[in-house]
Amino acid sequence: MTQERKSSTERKQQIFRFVRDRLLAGEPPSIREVQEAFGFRAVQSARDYLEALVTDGMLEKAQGKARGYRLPEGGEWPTKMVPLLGAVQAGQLSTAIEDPDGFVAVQSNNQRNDLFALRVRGESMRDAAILPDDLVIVQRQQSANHGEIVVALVDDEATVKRLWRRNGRIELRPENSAFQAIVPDPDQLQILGKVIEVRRSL
Amino acid sequence: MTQERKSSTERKQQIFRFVRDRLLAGEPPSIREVQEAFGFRAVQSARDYLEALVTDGMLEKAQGKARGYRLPEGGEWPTKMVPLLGAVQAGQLSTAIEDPDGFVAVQSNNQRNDLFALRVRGESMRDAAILPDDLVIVQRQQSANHGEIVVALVDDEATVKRLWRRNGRIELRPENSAFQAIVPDPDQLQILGKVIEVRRSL
DNA sequence: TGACACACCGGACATTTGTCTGGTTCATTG
DNA sequence: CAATGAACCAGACAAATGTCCGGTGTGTCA
Repeated sequence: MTQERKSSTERKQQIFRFVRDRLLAGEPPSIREVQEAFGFRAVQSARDYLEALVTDGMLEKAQGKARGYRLPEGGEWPTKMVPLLGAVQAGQLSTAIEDPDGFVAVQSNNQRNDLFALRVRGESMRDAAILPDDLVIVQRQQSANHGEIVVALVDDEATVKRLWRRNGRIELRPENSAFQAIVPDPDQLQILGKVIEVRRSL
Repeated sequence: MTQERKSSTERKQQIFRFVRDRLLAGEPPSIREVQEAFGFRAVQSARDYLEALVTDGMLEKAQGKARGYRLPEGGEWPTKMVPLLGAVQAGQLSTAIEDPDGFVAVQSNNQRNDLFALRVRGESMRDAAILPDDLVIVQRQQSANHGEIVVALVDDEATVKRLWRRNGRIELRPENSAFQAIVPDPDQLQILGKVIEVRRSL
């Protein structure tokens, strides 16, 4: 009694999807788990497929280690978890990041560990399609270019505005005619970072 | 010669963060990897900390299995990868999901495997703060309630609109005064799902 | 029809990893 | 100071997992 014989390429796809889904769920499978999932009577059968997938470049593996199969980087899954901050106050950013309110999954080509997420308060960016309770993903940086949307510290509280350079000064512009632009003292202005993504749950 | 003695709670935090970051990166650490990362001379030292974290409820573990430590579910990390679809045509949804254009990390309390992502085309939902090239996360379902934003199949192409019930008929309303509402034949209307999240990269 | 490739099986062995039992060092405290 | 507890160490064993070698059945094709 032996396992139903199937075309290699078809089952290869199935196995790839199985491993992929496990990896995306953060639970790398062992070879024997793949074996069991597909009803193989021999470990080697599963292993053959996995090695074939590695040869094809659809998987990578860490030699010798247990549960060592991985999705190749580069592909497009540099997914990392990013801390969701509640209130941020002056100078507290680093410590706020150590003990976040939660985590948000973000895909970014950004290498360093300088992303965080923040919940938007207020209507001041409505016309830029950013609403209250939206989540913004922010890349930490001290400065930003004209026209970029930034998170800045105003009156000891983090706010989202569009940065505008005019006459050598920096303005923080809301995107809502009911609000006024903020023109902070240059040496008072503290930029926490640049908004690289906006999210809204419905 | 022995490892520097440190207060338990402080190191416990450090170890938790180490494990957490590894898990969030999809690479569950083995006990010995924790040991090495913290310079313990004995496996047991690392194990003690990990078990303590489990007792504290900060970690969970799969008994017996290799690399079995996990972040507790309930916390808030039901993160799953969701297929990003390109063009969807009538009846092709299931097959389109099998071979997606990519994957998007989504956090949702949704159990089933019925989420997908779609890129928004056109300006018709601008006033709902949904812009062209935004990404919408969609929960598959055949119907929806009055006022919900849905993805529906119109002229064999997927579009995002707000669903409106009026006089026993269903309208698909754009959220932009430059566009007209669509009033499809009831038996022609095909709803693919409900939009549960909107994302925009800047 | 015999050589060959393919898909799969079976079992053994090696390494990694989890588990356990007890010991050492050092600060605290009654 | 003895007792105690905390933090850590040492080494062994066992289970999970990765690796390897050869074998079986079935279809293809020269």
